Amino acid sequence: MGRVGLSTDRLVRAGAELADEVGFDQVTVSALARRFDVKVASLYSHVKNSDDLRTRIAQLALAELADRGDLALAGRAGKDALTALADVYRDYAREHPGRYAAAQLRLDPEAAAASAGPRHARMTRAVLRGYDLTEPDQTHAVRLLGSVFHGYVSLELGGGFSHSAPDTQETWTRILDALDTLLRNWPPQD
Amino acid sequence: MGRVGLSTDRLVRAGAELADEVGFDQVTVSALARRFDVKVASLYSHVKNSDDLRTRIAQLALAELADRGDLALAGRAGKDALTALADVYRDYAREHPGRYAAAQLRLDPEAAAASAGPRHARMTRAVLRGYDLTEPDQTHAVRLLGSVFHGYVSLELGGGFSHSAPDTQETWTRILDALDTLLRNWPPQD
DNA sequence: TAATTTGCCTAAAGCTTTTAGGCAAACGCA
DNA sequence: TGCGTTTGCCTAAAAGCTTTAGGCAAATTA
Repeated sequence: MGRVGLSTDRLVRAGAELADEVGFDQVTVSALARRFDVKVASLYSHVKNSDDLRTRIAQLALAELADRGDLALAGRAGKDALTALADVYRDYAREHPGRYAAAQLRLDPEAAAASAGPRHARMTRAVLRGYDLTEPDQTHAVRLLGSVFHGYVSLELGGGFSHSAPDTQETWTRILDALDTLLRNWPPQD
Repeated sequence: MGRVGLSTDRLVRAGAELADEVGFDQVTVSALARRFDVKVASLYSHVKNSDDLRTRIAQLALAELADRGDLALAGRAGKDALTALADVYRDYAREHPGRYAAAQLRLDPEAAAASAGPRHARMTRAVLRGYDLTEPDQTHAVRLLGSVFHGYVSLELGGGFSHSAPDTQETWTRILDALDTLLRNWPPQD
């Protein structure tokens, strides 16, 4: 019974893959041990507990998403940047549904601070530099974009838009058009 | 050891309360049995299994939400209807976070059909009657509203907007203003 | 009141989580 | 190269959740 070469990193990456295959809430220390053909207790040297494992997967997903966002935003501005960032979220969720679900995990303050969460807020603000908004409207707009991206992606992923009619790609395009229009003509207070 | 008077209905309602208190994913057959001071196995006469219990809680939440929506929409149109429906979702989520989480549960086709899901789609379409949209734009708009409502509420609930600055009520108001403006000036294709 | 249904029980098996303690492989250094 | 230390995976065990099977007594019905 030689050593398999476990490490926190390998466990977290395997956990992320597992999440994509069977769903984030089916990610369990036991299932992960099975996947490495190792006894369950062995994982507890690398991961504090089940919660720690899930938190780390969430942080991995947030970081991967932020990396993709940075790449997508490089050299883009205005509507181009808006759709690029929006597509990052949507594509990531479709490619990695389990990881995307993980990214939604409510993190406690320390874990949140150590995560890529703040990078996401910065990316959205970067998109808004292409529009003419000042505080506090900029913050309102950051929240609106976050809501639409997250809301659309999670409804689409959950099958909320199933009975096709117009396909979801067309809706997505039209929604981004609409957001662009809205941001260029943000209604004044009152 | 007399009878406690369990029934599927009482279990589901108690499960919904439990969800609001400890979170939907902490709702367990065991916890529910404890709450009724009854042995776990006793619940299995009233509920098929853990999944069945959760599905029923989800259906309860969807129905309650739809009931509130119907009340809120009665006699309202246009922006008035828009904000009334939006507030239904937001208020419900704040009053009943566990039930709101339950309402997000992915239901299998039969359970979904038996749920109040379709009523929600109808309510959103009813709001849009106050605006001048024809198909397929109306469907795009239904999806946009669903995304914003769900996205905003779940981000706010999850603490995604924590570091205040402008408070979330103000953002919510401004977002609804913005949506109203957008729906009255829906950008044409291309 | 007798017969039937129903409600909650005990028992038991299987799975997940988590801790404690042990042995041997790998590593680090003289 | 050999020795000591660290590290990785193990066995063992306790505790909690899920689910099924079968039993007895209370409630319902005739």
